Amino acid sequence: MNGKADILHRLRNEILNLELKPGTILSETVLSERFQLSRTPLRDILKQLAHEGYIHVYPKRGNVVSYIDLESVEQIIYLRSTLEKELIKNLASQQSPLSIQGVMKLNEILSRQEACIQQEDAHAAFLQLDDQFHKGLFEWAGRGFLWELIQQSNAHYERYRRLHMLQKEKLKVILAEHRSILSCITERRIEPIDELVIHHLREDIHTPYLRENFAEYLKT
Amino acid sequence: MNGKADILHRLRNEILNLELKPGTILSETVLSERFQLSRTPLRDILKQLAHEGYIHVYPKRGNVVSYIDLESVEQIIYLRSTLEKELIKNLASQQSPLSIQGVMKLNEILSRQEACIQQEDAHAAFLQLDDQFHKGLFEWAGRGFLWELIQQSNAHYERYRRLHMLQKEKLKVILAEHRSILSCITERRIEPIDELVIHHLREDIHTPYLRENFAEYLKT
DNA sequence: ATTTCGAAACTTGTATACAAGATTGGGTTT
DNA sequence: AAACCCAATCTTGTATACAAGTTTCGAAAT
Repeated sequence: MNGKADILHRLRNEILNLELKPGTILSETVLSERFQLSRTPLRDILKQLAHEGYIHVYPKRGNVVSYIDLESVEQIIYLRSTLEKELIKNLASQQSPLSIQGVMKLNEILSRQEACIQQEDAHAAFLQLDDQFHKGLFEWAGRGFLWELIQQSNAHYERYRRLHMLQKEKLKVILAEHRSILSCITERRIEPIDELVIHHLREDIHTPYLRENFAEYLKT
Repeated sequence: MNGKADILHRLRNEILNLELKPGTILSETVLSERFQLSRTPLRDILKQLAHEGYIHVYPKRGNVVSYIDLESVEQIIYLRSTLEKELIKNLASQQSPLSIQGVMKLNEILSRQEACIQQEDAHAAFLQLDDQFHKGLFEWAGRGFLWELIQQSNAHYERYRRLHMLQKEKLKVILAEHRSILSCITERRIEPIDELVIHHLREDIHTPYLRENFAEYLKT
């Protein structure tokens, strides 16, 4: 099946992978030939991608894969760190006993991240598990709705993160911080949470790593 | 001019006003006759409204004005209260001196809210100024981006708020709280902010006012 | 009276022709 | 050689015909 949803996912992934690099022109007619679909439904798909920030539409001129906007990345990181430190504190200070399933589910994810670190070439899998961990926290706190809301504006942050995480030594740090966060919840320690979450999400936004190595993908 | 943007705004407003009540069917053909525009661009508009939560699309069956989803309202209120208490604390604890313009702009808004309370029939104006005040806080803290992001998911919260604020005695309380928030910032008092913001945004979500008086507009 | 069936009349979804703005490139003018 | 202009050819935007589900409603069968 070559349904609209599949094509949308496919284009989204190609942009996230950088198979479609920032600046690439996405012409409706070219895409309609590629996917054997007429322009009308393809326009719907492009509208959606534009709404999520994956492409930029120049009226009557064309559609271009958007350049990574570090300003947007910083705003999303602020949003996420603010929200996550709040909801993690909510979990840790919750009166009723914590659900065993919640803890086990997150521990399972962390084990699989551990396994990824051993393997070569498990970067993509590690990042996917990273998302699952954070999504799990949102859902555990009853805030899955807000996770989904943030995902709708993730085109810049997600590409930033993938490039940023190419620095391999970071993976171990991330995993360790995940363990710390989870232990804060289970052991009801509120006090370290703010610093922990801020360090986990905000630490590296200021490093010049991206500007030095991937300037051609960045919005000027 | 009957551009697409105008029609979008118009439909959005009619839904927010409850001129178009939850459950109303929005047929593409009917709308295309009303606005003298063909179905293709109208579909774009409906897609946008659907994305923002104003309408619900039943595939191959039709488009219906969405019922107010109190769950979505609660989630947005949690998001806003969490974010706003953080960014207001950021403003209040900022090292550099506060910009005079920022303070004056917000004070001007509060004066106009004061004026609205005197008049009859200035409900709509009061609510608009309420938005301007909160938007002003976001922008002052350098977070206008996040304000706009939240606005994209405001279909339920905005209708909730308009109905909720019909309780007239609330307006004075709101204005007083706005003044308190602003004074916390200018006088650098961090400590009361959390409670103040939570009270301001979350206080009334639990009251049964809407369920009793406007059950026919609510999602079941 | 009740159920069942099916055609007609709806709905949105897709393909395609045409409109109209934007760009490009070559030939003319200066 | 440089500037200009206009036509050809891109692009997206719009209108419309047609496809394909869904519902409705009445007639026929039980």
